[in-house]
Amino acid sequence: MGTARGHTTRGTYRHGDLRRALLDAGVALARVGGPDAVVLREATRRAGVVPNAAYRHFASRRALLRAVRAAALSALAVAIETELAGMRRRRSRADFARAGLRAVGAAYLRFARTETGLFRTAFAIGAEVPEADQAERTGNSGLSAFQLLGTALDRLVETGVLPAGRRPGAEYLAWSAVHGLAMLVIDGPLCRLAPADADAIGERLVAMVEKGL
Amino acid sequence: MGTARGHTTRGTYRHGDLRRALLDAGVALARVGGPDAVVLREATRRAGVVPNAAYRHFASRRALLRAVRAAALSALAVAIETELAGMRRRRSRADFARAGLRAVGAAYLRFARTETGLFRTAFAIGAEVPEADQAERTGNSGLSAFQLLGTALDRLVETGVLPAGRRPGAEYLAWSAVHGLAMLVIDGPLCRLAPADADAIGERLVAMVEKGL
DNA sequence: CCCCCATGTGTACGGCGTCCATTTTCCCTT
DNA sequence: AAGGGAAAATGGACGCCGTACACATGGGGG
Repeated sequence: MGTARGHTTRGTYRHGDLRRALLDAGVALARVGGPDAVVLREATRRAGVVPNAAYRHFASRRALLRAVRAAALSALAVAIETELAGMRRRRSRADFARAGLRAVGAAYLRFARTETGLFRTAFAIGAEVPEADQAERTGNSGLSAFQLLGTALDRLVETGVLPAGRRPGAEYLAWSAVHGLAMLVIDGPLCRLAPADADAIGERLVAMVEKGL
Repeated sequence: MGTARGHTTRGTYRHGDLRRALLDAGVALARVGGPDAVVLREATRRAGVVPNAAYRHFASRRALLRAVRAAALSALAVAIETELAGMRRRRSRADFARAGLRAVGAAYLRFARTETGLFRTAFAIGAEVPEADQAERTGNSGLSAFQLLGTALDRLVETGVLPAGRRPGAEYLAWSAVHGLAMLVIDGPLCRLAPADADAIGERLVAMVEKGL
């Protein structure tokens, strides 16, 4: 009946890794219902523990939410990395770089559509957002989604597709564009758009970024 | 001692226009704390009424939130209209049209930064968003913010700044770009950006939209 | 004039986040 | 090996929230 790490009996007290269990439960909740669904009591219930036990590992509900948010951000980065890794070879390095940018955009959009709860949790946290006290361990993936986009743009510069020099700032433009589209597709004026149409807009958006730098 | 409409004594029963009072209270709450701060009980408290009274006018807390959201959306539209109305004359009609697009973008960004609570409430409602059952009366402003952007783009086409024909879709691109930037400035990776820097990015973004259509 | 029904009140329930005191169990020290 | 201290979890309580149901009220149409 070993549920978690080690030789303990798991009955009461000494859970094994409650922090992880709570985080996992929180992520599961966020997947289904977005940030508002990350309810401390429910997370503890799923971890098979009394509500207050959570306070040994998270200072508050918001602290748990922050951890879940970090996990969601990491999941997005993984999705992008996976898409990037699955890319087919191209004729030229320039084409490959172009495809890289498209891959990032496509993965971003797909994540927003298929993992809406996590996407909503990753962004749009709460009102008073200055919670990023000290770099909140990402832990899982090495690169953040934002960094991934940056390197995709770097490759476009390296291969001469994009003129150099304007990089600091270009990633903000690209990110804004794709993020905005994702938000609008999820619950904005475009929320009734068919996935195919959204992709079409995404395609034009990428083209716009390539041209307009 | 007449608090509201008419000759009633206002003591108990017959409030005057409770629905409006609740909505105003809700908007006030949203301004300060975003969507999560729109708390039914607090709204009724501010309206000087018992919690359940709200249920005569809103089916649930979420219904109240939807109404507040509509008001926030309308406030955004008003902000854009005001900016548009305050524009100085230009040499050519084409310049005027260009300035119009910039005005829309600038007003959007400024609204997001100065009325963050309302902005957050306007978008990013909740998880299961299909609440737009039947066109939810906007009531206040005639045009929506989205329509305003559309007409700004139309003027660019009319004056020949933008090639015609690609209009259906172009507003999505423009909207995505500015909306994404707003989100990122508010609580994304760019949330530590100085307002001036954000404006600079906005400027480049508009230029990008003009070029890339 | 009187009755009706829209509007607001009262009471109540369960769920939530969080505080405080208490118990249990691991493991480190003597 | 015995024991003690701290970490981890429990137990109970409080106030706030959304919401359901029954009840009171009083203004306006018959």
